[in-house]
Amino acid sequence: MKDLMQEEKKGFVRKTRQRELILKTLRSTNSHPTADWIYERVKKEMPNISLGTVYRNLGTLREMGEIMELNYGSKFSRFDGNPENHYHFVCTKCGKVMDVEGCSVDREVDEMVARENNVEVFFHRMEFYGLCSDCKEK
Amino acid sequence: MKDLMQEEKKGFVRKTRQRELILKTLRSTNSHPTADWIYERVKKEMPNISLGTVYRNLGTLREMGEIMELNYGSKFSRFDGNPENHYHFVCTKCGKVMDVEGCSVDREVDEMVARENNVEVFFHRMEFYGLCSDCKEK
DNA sequence: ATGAAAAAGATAATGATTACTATTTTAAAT
DNA sequence: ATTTAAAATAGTAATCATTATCTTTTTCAT
Repeated sequence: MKDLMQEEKKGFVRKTRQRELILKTLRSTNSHPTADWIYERVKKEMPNISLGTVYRNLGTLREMGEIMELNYGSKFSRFDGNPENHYHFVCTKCGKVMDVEGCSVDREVDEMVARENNVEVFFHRMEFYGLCSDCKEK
Repeated sequence: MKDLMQEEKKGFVRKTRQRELILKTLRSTNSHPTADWIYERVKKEMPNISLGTVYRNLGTLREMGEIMELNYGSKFSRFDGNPENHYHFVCTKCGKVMDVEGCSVDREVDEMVARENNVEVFFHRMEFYGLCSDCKEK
């Protein structure tokens, strides 16, 4: 019987070795890597994996809420294995992306924005731009 | 004499009809348009303008601090004719980008982040994600 | 007005991401 | 354990926003 299950998003997500390796790899770094970086890394352990598979699974993992996709500067996406919402710092010189410490997410800001702009707010993001510790030395 | 002027960025920026029209067009809307939207709009007044010229000038205007380039969702850039730093709301359903009212930029947050993370902060950005007034009706 | 530098216009190239397709794998039902 | 249909993979081609290239035109200081 075509029942309730059919109401789900798009069928059903199966567990695969590829996706598990991709997630493990992304979770093992805090460098906010690109899809290509992950591909190169994962290929060492699973040489036949396809770049398309990496992209497809990063998309799936994002939809599952397991990871975040970041778009600073438009050229290409970066991925963050930490799905909890947190802020980022982007170095305008070397392009490095880091997690920001010591800045708490203020949930009531969302409510204020929702009220003032007649919208519904799910979450917000915040990025700080400047020179990272390495680049500001020079 | 090759003098101080040579120290400048990249020579010297000349005034062109094309760039002025592009800036005027961008300043005349608050819809945060894409490069292609601007191109189509500008073409009505200057039919021979090239898409490359639009991109080149949007880049120049950004470097001049006259406009902002926004990258939410990675697919393509949007441009904002308001160069003063302000926050944005992105509708996760229809993709519309709006300015956020009633949320003041807290400059001391930058200082805190700089202190806690040993970086230099020039500015920050903030984006709220959710449903716009149109989309939340349905 | 003149000339060198800068920008435009037209078009090709780039490159990250997505789409396509035949084959393989997963996992539920037998 | 075997079967089977759906889902995912590998490999490759296609997409498309953005850049680069190159020749001609325009700008602007002299």
